[in-house]
Amino acid sequence: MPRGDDKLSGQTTPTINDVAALAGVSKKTVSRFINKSSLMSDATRDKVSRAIKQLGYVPNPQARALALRRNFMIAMLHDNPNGQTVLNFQKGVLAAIKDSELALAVRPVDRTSPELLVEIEAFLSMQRPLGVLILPPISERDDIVDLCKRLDIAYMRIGSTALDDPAHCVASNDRAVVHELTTALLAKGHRDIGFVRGPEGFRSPVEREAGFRDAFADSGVTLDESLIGQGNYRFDSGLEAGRALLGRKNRPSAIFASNDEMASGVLHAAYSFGLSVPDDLEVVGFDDTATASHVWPTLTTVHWPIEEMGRLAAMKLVSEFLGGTTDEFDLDQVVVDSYIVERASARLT
Amino acid sequence: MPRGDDKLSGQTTPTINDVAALAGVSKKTVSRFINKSSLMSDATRDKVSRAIKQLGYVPNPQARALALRRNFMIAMLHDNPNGQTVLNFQKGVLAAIKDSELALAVRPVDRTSPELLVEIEAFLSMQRPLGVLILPPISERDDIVDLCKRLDIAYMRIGSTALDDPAHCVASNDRAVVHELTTALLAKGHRDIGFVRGPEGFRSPVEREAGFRDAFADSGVTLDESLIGQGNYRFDSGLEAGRALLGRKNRPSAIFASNDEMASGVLHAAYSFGLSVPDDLEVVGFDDTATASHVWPTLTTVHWPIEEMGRLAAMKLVSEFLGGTTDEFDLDQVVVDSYIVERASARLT
DNA sequence: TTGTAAGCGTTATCAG
DNA sequence: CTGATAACGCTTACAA
Repeated sequence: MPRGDDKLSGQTTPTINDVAALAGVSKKTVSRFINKSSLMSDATRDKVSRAIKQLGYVPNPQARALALRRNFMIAMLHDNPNGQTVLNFQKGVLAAIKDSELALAVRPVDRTSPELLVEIEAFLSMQRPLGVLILPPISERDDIVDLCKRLDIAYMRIGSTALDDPAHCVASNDRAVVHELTTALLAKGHRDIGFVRGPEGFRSPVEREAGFRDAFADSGVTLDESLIGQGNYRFDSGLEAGRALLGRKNRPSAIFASNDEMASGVLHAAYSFGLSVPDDLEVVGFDDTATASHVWPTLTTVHWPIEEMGRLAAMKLVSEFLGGTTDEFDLDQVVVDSYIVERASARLT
Repeated sequence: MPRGDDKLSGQTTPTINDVAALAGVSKKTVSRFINKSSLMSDATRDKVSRAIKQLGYVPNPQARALALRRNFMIAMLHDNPNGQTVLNFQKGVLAAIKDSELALAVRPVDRTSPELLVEIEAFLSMQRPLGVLILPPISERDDIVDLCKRLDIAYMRIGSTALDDPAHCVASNDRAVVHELTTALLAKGHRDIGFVRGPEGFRSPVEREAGFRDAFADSGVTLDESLIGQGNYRFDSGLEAGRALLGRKNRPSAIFASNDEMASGVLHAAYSFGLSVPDDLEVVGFDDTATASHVWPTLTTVHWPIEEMGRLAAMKLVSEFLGGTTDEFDLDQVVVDSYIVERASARLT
């Protein structure tokens, strides 16, 4: 019983040998067809193609993996506190590889672990994925990227700004869109706008804050530094920063929280002060996760195109392995635009 | 250059042959050690173990996959509209396989697609995972399970009630805990309690509604059928059902929404009627997703132990491949208990 | 343009 | 209990 016989039906899964025999060519020729080699006569190509169709042959990824020293999967590496973000990104990636033979392996890591690099190396050299998608914030770490290079594994870094050359990153334009939203608040007449910053040590909080400051500078309005509070992207930190800002004598008339979860905390802070949103206070967030439309009032926020970024990143990463279908999109595209979503917590018009 | 030489360092990744040579045994013996065969003398076992440690040898999963016709990964099959649920489950699974050599492949499917089974078969026979974790609601489908059996792939069904024999399922006790929570509302004096049902055609909504009805029956209170509204587990349906219930002449004094997202919709409905929660209306949900603590007021709900279920399911699924570490938990455990989480939207004491 | 032979790194068979 | 030998299904030299 040499090959993968099907227990119940007695059918045998066709292998490259069966195809070769039926087409009357060598297995190497079939292999060439599978790998889309250009060195084939149209006649043979046709014969092989017909035989494959007739047998319903599907190349065995495990065998290819062994021969090619490369598994037919892509990996998602992340240490992201926000589940919704990871999930939305994952959705985009899966959409991109839906019709391919690729699998998606998800690998959460702990960025605070001293074993981080060792663990990632173990994972990568074990699974040997075709490529790795690295999510923020660990996408900012050069040591992880160096590891990928050393292991000769393709990688794609995701970030709030371009973190690498166009072949290796996908980014959103956080700074520009925060600038836009802040400018809209200023144009409405707000002068005392609070800002809740994200965690220190990462890039996206820096970008978002920079956009906020840019808007003040460009509008010629002086920014009151004491209205900038520190958060860490979690709900509780938004609640706390919101309480601090709203407890001041001259409380702000609007608060920009640099993500939705903190914005949701700010809403709770407003309630605890008996303030009505948006009448007494306008609140805006960033991300447009499910939270944004489930809080009361619904949150005016920035749609962070994380799903679309996942799709683009996966496309770029695997394009070389899927030759052909790459025409639909631009391999050099790096930035996926964010946009403002106006809901109830702040009216912009 | 026969083997996997490391480009930069010139080091060579050790293979089973290197181990065999160093230990002075045949590769088959090393293979026996790797596969934890009991047919080995302690002396050889020791020699091999030492050689492996010395070389830092790690078996190549691709080669094993080819020989064993089985990939070293487990797959998660789902068509779940709730991202948070999928993600929490995933967290549990990853915790279970964290220290193993296994990868987790995520596979969302479309249960409404006529190609569903074909697609799943293509995926499974391609990737040949060690096992499949099937999430609700598709875990209820026997055709998918039959497919797994035919392909000889281990499976584990997740559900709101035991869907299979103990070796093949993990379940929560939705009916019992809804009974408990409803009883608590009745004990507080509520008589007109609205209920927002989940989508038709699935098991968990049936279980949750049954628990609700049980409580009325056991408490000897007559249930007003017109207070039972239909939802579909989405926010909007909760909003709509909530509006319908609250627009009645004799509006309910409490509403049990069968998941948090719909409960959140009910809260919005209450606001739109100018009702204050929990003073004018008490609201409870089910799931205890992040939403529950981010809405205002925070939601009294049932903690659905989806993460723990993921952990248990993965443990049970892979226990046979990871011999040894299985002592810590009970392989026959099926039910993971849910429990009530009291927050602000309903006070139970 | 095509085919032959020799791997890829592991496990199964079956004899010792 | 151990080991030679032949798979597993595909790809990469290297010829032809």
